[in-house]
Amino acid sequence: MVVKLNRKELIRQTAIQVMAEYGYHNSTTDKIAEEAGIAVGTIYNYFRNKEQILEYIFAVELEKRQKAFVEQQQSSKPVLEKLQALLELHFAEIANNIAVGQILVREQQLPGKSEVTSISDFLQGVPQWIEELLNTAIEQGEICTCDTRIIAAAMFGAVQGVAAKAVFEEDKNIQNQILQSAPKELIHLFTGGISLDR
Amino acid sequence: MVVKLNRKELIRQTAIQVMAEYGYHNSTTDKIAEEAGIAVGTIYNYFRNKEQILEYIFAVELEKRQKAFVEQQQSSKPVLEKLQALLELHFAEIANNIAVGQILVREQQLPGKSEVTSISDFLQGVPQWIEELLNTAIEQGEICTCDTRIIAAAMFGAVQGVAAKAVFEEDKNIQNQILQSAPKELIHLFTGGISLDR
Amino acid sequence: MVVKLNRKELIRQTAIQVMAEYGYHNSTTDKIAEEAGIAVGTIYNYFRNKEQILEYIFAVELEKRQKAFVEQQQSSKPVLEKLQALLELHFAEIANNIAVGQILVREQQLPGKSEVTSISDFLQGVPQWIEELLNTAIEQGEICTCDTRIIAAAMFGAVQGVAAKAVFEEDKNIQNQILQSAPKELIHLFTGGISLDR
Amino acid sequence: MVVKLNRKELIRQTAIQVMAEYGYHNSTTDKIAEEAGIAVGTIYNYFRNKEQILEYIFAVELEKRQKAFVEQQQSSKPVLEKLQALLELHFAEIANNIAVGQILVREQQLPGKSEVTSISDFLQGVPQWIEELLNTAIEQGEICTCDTRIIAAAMFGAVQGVAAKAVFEEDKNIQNQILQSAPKELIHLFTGGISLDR
DNA sequence: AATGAATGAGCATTCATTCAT
DNA sequence: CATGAATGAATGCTCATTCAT
Repeated sequence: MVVKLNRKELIRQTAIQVMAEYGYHNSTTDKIAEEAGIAVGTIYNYFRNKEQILEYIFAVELEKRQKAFVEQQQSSKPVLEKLQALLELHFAEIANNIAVGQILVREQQLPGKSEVTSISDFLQGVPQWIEELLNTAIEQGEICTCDTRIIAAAMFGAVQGVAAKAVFEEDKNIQNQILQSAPKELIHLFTGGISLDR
Repeated sequence: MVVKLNRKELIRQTAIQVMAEYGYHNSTTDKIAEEAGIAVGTIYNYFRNKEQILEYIFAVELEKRQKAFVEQQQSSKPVLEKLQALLELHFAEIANNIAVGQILVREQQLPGKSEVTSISDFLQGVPQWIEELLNTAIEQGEICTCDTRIIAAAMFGAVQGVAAKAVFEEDKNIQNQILQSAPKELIHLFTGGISLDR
Repeated sequence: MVVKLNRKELIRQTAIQVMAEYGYHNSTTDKIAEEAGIAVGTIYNYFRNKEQILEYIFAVELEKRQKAFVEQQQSSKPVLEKLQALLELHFAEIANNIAVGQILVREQQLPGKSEVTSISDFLQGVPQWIEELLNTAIEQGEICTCDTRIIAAAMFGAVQGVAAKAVFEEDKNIQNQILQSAPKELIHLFTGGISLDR
Repeated sequence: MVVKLNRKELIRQTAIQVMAEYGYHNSTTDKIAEEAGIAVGTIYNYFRNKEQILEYIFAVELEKRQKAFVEQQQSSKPVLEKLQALLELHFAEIANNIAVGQILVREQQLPGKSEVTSISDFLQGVPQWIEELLNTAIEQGEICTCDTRIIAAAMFGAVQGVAAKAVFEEDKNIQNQILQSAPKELIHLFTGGISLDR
């Protein structure tokens, strides 16, 4: 079954491939249009400018995670299980589209001080969800008290670090292995650290 | 006492400020020259091209860490203490120059597939040092066995995450606080995780 | 009747004027664009780079001569008549566009060791045509044997020399006179030299 | 015996090599200085600017020819013998320094409309000497009447053409052969043309 | 005279964006 | 909506020339 993509979706998916390969700054609108088999002008019927394409890419990914986050928040699981569920979703999504993972991991550079909000939403918002989760966990006596602001930043960074390790791994087998074991390894690290005496 | 900087050092320090503010891609050689109070051409007496300035910035920072890493490796401390010493150096350096921290944290994007080796040395090499430390620690029975490849990537990411949190924190007090407590918090997380029952 | 030139042709003709006036190296793409009444960027929609404009100028002129050369080769005239026909075409073309003549005569300097093939095709290829003609003529007993390699080079140089004399002559009347009599004078020189006793 | 060159001569000879290899426009003063083993600044103690180096190169070559021309003029030889003597000198000089030949042949492009007089002296003056010789020859009944202006331009061009053929010939044996036979071949061509019935 | 670091005007080229068709 | 030729501001880099030492 061939799914006919609407134009905006076609552009998003093409841009992901192109930007993953060349990076945002080395990706031209001409290249994206060419790869998508459309005219440059068409891009501008769906996006105000090049930046907004990246914005949209992040927005879509962010929304997936947000939806999952809200779902998890509504459940009554222990916090760490919620976190694990989110990590599983995250790495599954990346496994499903390595290119999008490369973008999430590399395009830290907010282009200018512009209207690209979903990138900063991602880079700053996601840690805040984690912080929120951690605070709840502390309240509920699930975890020890700690500087949740820092720990949340560390956890987010750790996730990004493992994702980066995976998406830039050239050996596809190793890549898959990392992506599969990442959630458990991370939860393990977060939970009990690496000490012998746990 | 005014320290007369040699040109290359002047350019490096100016570029750090400019690139931290605008990002590598939005920093022009003209802007760097202007800020440094020199002519554009002078930059090219010391750097082959713009990319090489960023390369040099990373190289200098990398060397500081490498020197510290080698020193620590030669000592007989427990691995986790070595790691803590390195984190302390890292965050102290960042505290000393926030701008350089912003660059280390944001410029993940290797410009092109070019000769910028010290950026990839930093992004790939540093995790390998950590991996090396972890492997030694496992051999010496200091920590539990784990997938050091993944855990090293996670740790490096965590450090970058906390650094990012700090360097983009606008409140200088909070920033300092994060930078000061970062090493201990991270070691704490790495060591015992966040579980209650540690 | 205003002939609407397509862009590539417009650029070629404008570049001929500009390069004839300033020389290739002192002609800027900005100047060419300005004179053509288009934007610089437009040039690059039709030419890969500045060099390729010159390349194209030579290619067009070369093709005219080549076409004529092939036509002449197919006829059964004596070689010297073929040569004269070619000279007549050549000088008529120059008379028709002095600027192009200036370029053909002055831009001996292949810009770099680059892809500019039609310049060397012109500077090396045309003498080879002449050599070919001479060899045929010798075979057919039309002319005496001689070192055709050298004589061809000399003849090509002589043509270039007379063309140079004409195109840089400021007096338009004299210029026209030279261009008109050039073919016959050259053929005369080539045929019988300047001796009294011919 | 090592001849210690004075600075100006050193620069001239180095510039000949560099400009022959890269062409005037692609030869940098830095490169010339480096090859000469001196500082860039030193060049400017002997030449007002880069252009003046080329000017001087032509001036030196021009003077050699001029001296020979004057000498020949003072003799009572038939004009064609004078011409042959001059051609022999010319090609001998080129054989002696191929690089200088390449420059004489390629740098037709007067850099700007500047003070470089010896290039135009060479390109316009030498044909005038020839014209002068031809006029004398006609007066003395040595040669037939002809448009000496055109024939002189043609002869000069022929000489340049053969020189070009020689100096860009890669096979050194062929090169030498051309340079040796050039004067006679040219005189032969000029005298009797290439007709059978001479 | 010799040096060579510093200069900065100058230029080729790119590429996001527009808009007439 | 789709197109893609045209645009031109922006920018990295070069290199002839200067001048303090």
